[in-house]
Amino acid sequence: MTKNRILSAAKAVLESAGFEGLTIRRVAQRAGLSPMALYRHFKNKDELLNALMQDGISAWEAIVRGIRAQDPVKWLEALMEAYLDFALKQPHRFDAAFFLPAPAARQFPDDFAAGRSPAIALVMARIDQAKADGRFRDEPTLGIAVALAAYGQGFVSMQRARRFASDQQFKALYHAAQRQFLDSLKPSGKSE
Amino acid sequence: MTKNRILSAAKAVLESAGFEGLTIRRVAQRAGLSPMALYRHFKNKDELLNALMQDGISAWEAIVRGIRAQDPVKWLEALMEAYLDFALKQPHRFDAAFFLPAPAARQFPDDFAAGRSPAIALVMARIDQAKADGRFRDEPTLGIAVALAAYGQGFVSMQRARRFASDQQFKALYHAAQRQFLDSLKPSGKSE
DNA sequence: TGGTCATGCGTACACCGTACACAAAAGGGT
DNA sequence: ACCCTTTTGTGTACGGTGTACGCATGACCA
Repeated sequence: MTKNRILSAAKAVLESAGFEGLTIRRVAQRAGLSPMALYRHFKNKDELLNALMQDGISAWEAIVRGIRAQDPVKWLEALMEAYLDFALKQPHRFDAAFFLPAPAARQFPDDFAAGRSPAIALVMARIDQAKADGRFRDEPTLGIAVALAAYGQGFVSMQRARRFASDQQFKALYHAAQRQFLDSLKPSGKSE
Repeated sequence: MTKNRILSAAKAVLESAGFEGLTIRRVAQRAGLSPMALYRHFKNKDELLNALMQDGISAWEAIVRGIRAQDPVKWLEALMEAYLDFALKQPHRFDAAFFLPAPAARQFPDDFAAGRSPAIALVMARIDQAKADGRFRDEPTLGIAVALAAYGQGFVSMQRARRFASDQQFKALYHAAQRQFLDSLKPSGKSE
């Protein structure tokens, strides 16, 4: 389908030129179409961006599904590592997934609580598991999941805004916060 | 100075039209100048945005300096409340302060650790105080400060990306995370 | 064959940031 | 008072953007 060709072209342009360089004309050329042809398949640029967001989210969900760790806490550690990796290795795709305004649905807490976001559902399942195993305190699962998401998004947002002197500093502080966060979920006074 | 008049015009345009509507032509008109006159005072649009960032940061620092709570933990609670308020009541100014890419300096950890950011310096002083009073565990102060910043920025970033169904949900989850975060800093097994 | 509908294209418009050349004004030294 | 230099403002123009509109082309079905 032509629509998919356009989407592939858009992904390619985004990857090579970023959001600044993502223009209708450029995408059209890459897809071998005239600029206006694109509008037969997407109502406007926002709708194209929307499709890119969906693509980014799918990519992220595939990553989350691919995490193999058995232990729930280790799984969550791997999750945060994968998140960092996604943000640094595929920055534009990451931004499409996490920073573009959602048009509808995909909103906390309802849609996520209802399992409409597979990735969050997986995360919440692991949190529940850790709680059942006595590894986490009995905080609300959704609250933990949201806090985790905010943590990650906050760090990346600060990195995007050039708030860290280097990627090394960014990673170091991210990891420190990750450790502190997961530790804080343990039952009082307990350590492994 | 004309430069200040332009800056005021830019702030007014930003407030009423957002970043989307912030154009050179519009700012110039608001300042009673021709568009090109503006370039005598700012090298380009980025430099103007930079000035807006500085303005937003100053506003935030004034807010932080205005927090009156004595108790360091209560002070930090008030800080997070003020942060939320700033983000919701002056969204564009907030975004200028926290989301625009920093051009240089103003970067973790060096510039903040060196006291080059008054707001963070104040925050770190309160964290140190809480640690000295035995109210916080002995985690690295800078790490706590960065985590706090990331937390807030993450929540606001998610709200900007329309990840919350409503401002009520946003506030509720923000407050829950805030409580959980501050609790997690207490010495093991202790509660007030 | 003819008619209908989806798809693509060329042109055009309003807007954007800003380079360039020029005009006006504002000091400053004699 | 004069001239000269530097600063400040302006008008025009260029290449870029998203996209409205009308027309051409093709596919498909009666």
